[in-house]
Formats: sequence, structure tokens, C-alpha cells
Amino acid sequence: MAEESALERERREKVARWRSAGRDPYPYEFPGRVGTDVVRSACAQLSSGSEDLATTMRVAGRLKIVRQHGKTAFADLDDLAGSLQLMLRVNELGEEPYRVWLSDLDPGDIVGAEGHPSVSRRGEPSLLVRSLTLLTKAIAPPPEKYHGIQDVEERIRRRYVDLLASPEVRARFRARTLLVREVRAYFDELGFLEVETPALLRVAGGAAAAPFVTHCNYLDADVQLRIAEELALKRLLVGGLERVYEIGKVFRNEDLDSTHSPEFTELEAYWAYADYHDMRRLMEGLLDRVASRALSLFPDDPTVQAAAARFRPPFATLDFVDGLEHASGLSDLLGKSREELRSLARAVGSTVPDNSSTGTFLDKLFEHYVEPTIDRVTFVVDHPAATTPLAKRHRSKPSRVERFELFTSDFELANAYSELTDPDEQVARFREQLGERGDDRYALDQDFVDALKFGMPPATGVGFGVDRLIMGVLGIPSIKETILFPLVRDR
RNA sequence: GGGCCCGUAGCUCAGUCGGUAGAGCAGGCGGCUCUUAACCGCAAGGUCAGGGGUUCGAAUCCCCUCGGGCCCGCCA
Repeated sequence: MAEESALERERREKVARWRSAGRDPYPYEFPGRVGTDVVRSACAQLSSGSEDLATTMRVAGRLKIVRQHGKTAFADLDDLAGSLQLMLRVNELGEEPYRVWLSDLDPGDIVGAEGHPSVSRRGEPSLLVRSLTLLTKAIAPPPEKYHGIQDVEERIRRRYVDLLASPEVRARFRARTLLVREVRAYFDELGFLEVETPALLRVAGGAAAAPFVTHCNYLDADVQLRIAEELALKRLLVGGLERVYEIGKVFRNEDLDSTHSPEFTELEAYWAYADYHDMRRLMEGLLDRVASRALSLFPDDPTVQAAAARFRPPFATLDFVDGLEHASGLSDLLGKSREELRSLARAVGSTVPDNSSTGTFLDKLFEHYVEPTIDRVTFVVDHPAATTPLAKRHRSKPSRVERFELFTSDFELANAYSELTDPDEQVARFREQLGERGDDRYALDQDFVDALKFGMPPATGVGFGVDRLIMGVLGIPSIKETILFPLVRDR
């Protein structure tokens, strides 16, 4: 806000007037306040047009709207608990204070009020104000009182304005935190240990994505921000921690769109002495619990009710290869050469590089033929081995791995394996991947292979985007609406 | 990276065929002792995202740049 508008000048003059009257426009405290909900419940037993003069209460919050009627006025005050009408009358406040308040107070100011629970003649719970205190003068005017901020760009760049203008936005971000708390409780109760692993790595691994690169002065070497938590958490299984999970930011130097953000919150969990069937049951229980919480948080919101209901079990299952062959009309996909798969992928419009792996081409075919047909929460299972270097080979299906991906109609939500534990096979699978891609971004993590040599117990692991989980259960169409401050370009 | 769309007052939005900028809210002044987006009157508020071009004349048509949205591609 470089230029001072006429509106801001006006408000600064009010600040100056306030100061010259010996009052602090930015005081330090307002002790003894209660939430607006407390006043509301104190009003519950009062009849319209009456007040409880024996009770005095203090509330504080942001002034939203002032409605003046000459010698009486109404103002709506917002706090985290909701909103409350303040009743201001010359009778209670006195001529001079009443006049000063109404001339120097603006919507957007943060004020404290002391008064009596009261119900207006029209039946609105209110505080009959005895005294007011300016707690913070707002210099910048708030957005339009009815429409708020509509411009998507402005809402993201200045999320604080979006939040202060919209109780719905506040409720959505509060719900995000409560739902993540539910996720934590679920893993904690199952005996999983929450851990923190490094975000700064010499080589980012565990997924294939372009990393952010920065420089470490201490090491005098480039370091990368993590693109996954997987390789660190599996080392902990080698170390005997048996059940671990992490909720943390991962960073992928890729484009931002409605389901991708360069930094996002990932949960990964690893569970020793269990396989991907166990993990599927765990995930079903987690989705059920999170969806139930979402349903109870927004009982009157039809969007949330419809969205969350889709995350209640049972869920559909689709075999990757059967599903792809059925949807595409192709057959014997696992018997086809890389060149054949490449031309099939090219035929459906994919522009991935010629030297991509067979797994990449199969993924492209799946994305084209199958993903658009997924209309409910579905476990896609048993992918071709070529798509997945970190999973164990399937016990009974040749050329496959034990893996599931959880899809909604809108995006991939979770990815889980029976984890590969054989260090020699791990090296071979990495080499296969590297050789086909010829891409040194995905450098082999030798220390991870060394860790496997010490022995990792049989285990299953899962990873999912927390932001996407929130999108799914709350029915939010854009990942930016689940992230408080998404990355934006300079203006 | 490609395509389509958008950017007008602090905010929400109009702006016709190219004729020189409009409303509501907020703010200012005045009125009103029960409103709920209060109401009534008056006045004020603009680099029409930025730059260039066409034209007697551009918010409007053309080109470039910036920012954003949607779709496609890419992101094992």
C-alpha cells in the first residue's frame, strides 16, 4: 500500500484527534473480556426490549458495520466466537462521548466495549454499551461490507484481509487445523511415533520432482529442499522405531495449479511387520474418521456434507492393469516393449520425453484412459513394477508391485506400498530408472542403500498430501484455498 | 510451454456502435432514539493494470509487457 488514499488520510486525522485528546489509539490491553458468544447466551433469557443492568460484561473485536439513527446507534462487532450487536445510546454514553465515538470510529477498527446484556426491541441479542475503548485504529479501510473481497488474486495476496472480512474463510482454515489434529490423534492412538526429519538434504530423493536448490555456507555446497520424507523415515525403520510418521512441508519446483503447490504439507507413515493390505485398512479408518469430523464441523453446509460423505467406506477397488486394458481396449500391456508403449502414449497426446521409462508411458495411458472415469473414492491397486522403484514385487502377480493409489474424482490423494527391503534389488531398480531417464536429478542415495544393508523389517508405507485431503473432505476446488499464504509472483 | 478469458474509484460492479467516466457500499457534511447490507439529502472521490499504435477522437480496436483465472501439456 504505497500511496495514501483520501480514505487513509481521513483515518489518520482521526488518530491525530484521538491523540490530541490525550487518548492512546493503540493501547496495550483490554482485561476481562469474554467472547461474544458469552454475551449472546447471557441474553438468552431476556425478553425483547429489556436489559440485564445487574450484569456487566466486556467484549472486544473488530467493528464491522455502524448503523446510526441520530441519538442511538447499532454496531456489529466480530470476534473469533462470532458477532454481536452493540447498542449505543446518548442516554448511556453522554452527549459528548457519543458524538466523539460516532465521528472517530470506523468499520475495521478494533474496539473494546463494556456494558449490559440486552435484547433489542426487534429481538437481537446485544450489548448495551456503557463505555467504549479504541484498541487499534485501522488506517486501511476494510473491504465492502456485504461482498467482501471477491478478487481471487487479492484474497491470496492479502489473506489477512480475506480472513478479517470473511468468517467463512476463518472457519475453513480453523477446520483445516482441527482435521489435521484428528489425523495426528489417529496415528498417535495406533502407536505411531511422530518424528521430524531434515528438509535440507544434499540430494533430495524418494520421489521424482525438480528440487529447490540453495547453498549451505557451512558446508560450502549446494543443498536441496526435500521432495519427500520417504528415505529418511525408512532409515528409522532400520533403526528399530517400527511405527513412525511425519507431517511436514515438502517442496517441488514445479508449476502451481488447482491441485499442485510448490510447497505443500505431506504426511508419510511407515509401519513395520505390516503390508499394503494392512495399510489399506489403516487408510480406510483414517478417511472415515476425518470425514466424520468434517461432517460434524459443518452440519449445515451442503458442500461439505456431500464432499465428506464420499470419504466414508466402503471404497471402490480397481486393478491398475485390468482397469487400463478395459478402459482402453488394449491388451497384453505388460508384454509390450517400451517403443510400443511410447507410441501408444504419443497417440493419446502425451509429450513426455522419448527416453522416459515404460512405467512413465503406462502412467500416461492410465491418466488418459482411466482417471477421467473415476467418479468416487477408489483404491487403484497392483501397478506394473516399472512404474514404481520403491515397492516390493507382487507375491502372485508377475511384473507387478504391491501398491495402491487412492484416487478421488479430482486427484490422486495417497500412494502406498509394501516397501522394498532388498538392498540389491533396490540398487537395480534405481539403476533401471536412472538408465532409462538418463537424468541425473534423480541421483542414487547411497546412504539409503547402505541403511537397507543393515536390514529394514518388512513394512508398508503411505504418503499423502494433507492439503488435498482437506480439499477432498471439505469440497474445496483449489489447493490455494487450503493454504494460508500460497506462493505468488511479485507485483 | 500452448489456448481461451479477465484487470474501470478503497471495495462490489455497469460502461451500448469508438464520441471524452457511472452506480452501490465505505469515507465527508447534514437529518433521524430499535436498526440488521438501516434510511433520506448534499458534496467529493479515476494514471480505465503499464507501454506503444490506429483514429479528428480510445476504457472500448490492434500490438507488446505485467498480474490473475480456467483448460491443455509437464510434474515416475
